[in-house]
Amino acid sequence: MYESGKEPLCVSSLPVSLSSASFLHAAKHGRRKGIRAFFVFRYVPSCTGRRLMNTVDEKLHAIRHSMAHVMAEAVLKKFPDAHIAIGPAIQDGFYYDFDLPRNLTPDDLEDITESMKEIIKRGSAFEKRVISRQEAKELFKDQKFKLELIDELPETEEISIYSQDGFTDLCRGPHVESLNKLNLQSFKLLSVAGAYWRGDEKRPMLQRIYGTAWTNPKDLRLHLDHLAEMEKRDHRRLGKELDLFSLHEEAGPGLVYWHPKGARIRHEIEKFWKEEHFANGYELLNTPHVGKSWLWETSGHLDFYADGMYPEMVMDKANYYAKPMNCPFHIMIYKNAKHSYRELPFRWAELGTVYRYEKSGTLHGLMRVRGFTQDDAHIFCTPGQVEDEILEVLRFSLYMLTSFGFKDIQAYLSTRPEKAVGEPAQWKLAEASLKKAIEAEGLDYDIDEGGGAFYGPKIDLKVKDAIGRSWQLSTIQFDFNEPERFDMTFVDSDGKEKRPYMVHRALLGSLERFFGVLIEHYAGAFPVWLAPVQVAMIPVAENFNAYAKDVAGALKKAGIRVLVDDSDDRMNAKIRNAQNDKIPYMLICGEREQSAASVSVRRRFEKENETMNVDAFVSFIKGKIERKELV
RNA sequence: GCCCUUGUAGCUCAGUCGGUAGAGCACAUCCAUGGUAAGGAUGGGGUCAUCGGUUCAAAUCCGAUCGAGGGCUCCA
Repeated sequence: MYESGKEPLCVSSLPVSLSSASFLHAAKHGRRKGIRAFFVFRYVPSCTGRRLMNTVDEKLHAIRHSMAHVMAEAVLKKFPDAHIAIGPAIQDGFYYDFDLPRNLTPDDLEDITESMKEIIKRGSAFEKRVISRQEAKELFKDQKFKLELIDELPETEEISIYSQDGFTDLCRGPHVESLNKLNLQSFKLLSVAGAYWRGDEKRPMLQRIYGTAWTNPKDLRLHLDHLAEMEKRDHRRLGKELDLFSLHEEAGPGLVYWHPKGARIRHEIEKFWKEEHFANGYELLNTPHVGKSWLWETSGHLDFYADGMYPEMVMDKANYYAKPMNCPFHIMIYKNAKHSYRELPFRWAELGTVYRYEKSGTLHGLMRVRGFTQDDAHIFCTPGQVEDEILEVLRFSLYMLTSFGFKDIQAYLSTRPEKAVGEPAQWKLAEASLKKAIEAEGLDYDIDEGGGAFYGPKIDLKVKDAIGRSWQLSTIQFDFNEPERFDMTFVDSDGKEKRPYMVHRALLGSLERFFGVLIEHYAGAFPVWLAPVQVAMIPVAENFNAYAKDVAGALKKAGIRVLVDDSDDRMNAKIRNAQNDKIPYMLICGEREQSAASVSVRRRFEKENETMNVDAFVSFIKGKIERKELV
């Protein structure tokens, strides 16, 4: 199985169609650093950028691009010898890359900000001028990066420059008409980071300053609040605070340790996952974690994916590899016997733990790790079964995602690239079935023409979380490569051996990453069915500890996860602790409750409480769990 | 991998000009027995990431290593 959004082949080799450029960008960057790419669609629900470009966006774009120029002017003022590179408007802001004599510090950003404000106050116009190539080269003779850009501009391209306040930049525009259009109070420089010239690691490393800019201070405020909210929800922070998981540098970066509370959540996820798979006609497999090189030579991984694999282990003169994917193992099971068309389809699923070498700089909490468990499955079927199988898989994916509280789902269909294995007719059937399934489910979707992997077309599903960020979770991918390489066959009704269709699919992606997404989606306050502790018993004083334990016993008997806070904290402190642990229900008990065999129910994040008798509470919470409600 | 930033108690962080460490939370013990977001006292806990260098003296200055964080062409 190829992990969501992570084909082993280099994505940059894929042809990019205009309509899908931003999507591909997201995919490409998702590969580099876990989460960032998934913010790309933040403010453009169920649609990619271009289509939504309206006047507001264009205006913002011009403001941000102009801000970048102003920043470049300010930087040049501070460092007259600086070489300036490029400074585009981006999602939510802008950046500019510089080659500077020394490294920038946060103090420099303040300086530059002040300097920018002065420049803006002067209110000069943005003036565009079209010049000849010769003039341009003369004008930028001291700016090596600009010269390089000029040299690369096609002959037919008009060369334009924009000037404001004495600063001139090679630029295609457009810009705001004058600095008066920029608001002093609605921009902020955010960070400085390294970036290669033209993103090429063989070229010089430049310093990039990121900033954000808006039309008015209120929007800036909203954006900064949003950033703060993201920080509050950061799964690495919450994972620590709630004692869910850890990573240990001394034991190996990128390898996840699930603590009791985290593992409890994982258990609930797995339990649900397994039950639903059985209910949906799947069988479960368990396969080894390592395999001899023969397996990976046959699958082709050692040819095209060796860089992503852990190095070999030598034993009995054979090379073994930790598995980066589960598919070859599932194929071994398939090939263990001869199969008739009557047996198909096979739907074989495994929570398969795989290991991949990810560059150290790309590791990121749970989102980007070196060992993870895929909720993998492979479907082997006849050509006639493809359509139903795909429809079924997509329906199942949506069911799973919505069960975890993701209601806003978008689909992305990627079709045949120029270089591809498999017969065109196969591709056609596969693509048609994917498209049909998406339409049958009434999903919003985008097509990335030619954006599929070389081995087959696919559907990726992205969900939006509680604060509007997109995360790619599910993927459904045809594979025309491996059945060929492993010479998989089935005997058809005409007695002839034929190639089965093979579909990889992951619904949640990887359990680690999915857990990270869940943490951020719920901000650590899991719905009651997933919460590691569902109920905290809070006796108001030591005298009522025994009653609290009685009630807890009854709850445990009903299968509810409950703890009794019999510490010598005061009740207020116990409430606070339970609240901070984001436990869905607090049951406070004292004299009143004890004498009435009841509990005072306080819901997480709510002040009001209601009194119920114990039996009533049990059926109440069981209903919540059954319906997968928040609290 | 590369660039920048960074690594002090379980966690969050102070630590001035180099003079062998401090707070809050957490933890332990004791007092207090409390009605819907922190009761009080006392105490234990650190080879200042690791290795090396400079110095009479290094958490502090320098170098290397290992982590972690922010980034690494949304085309001038």
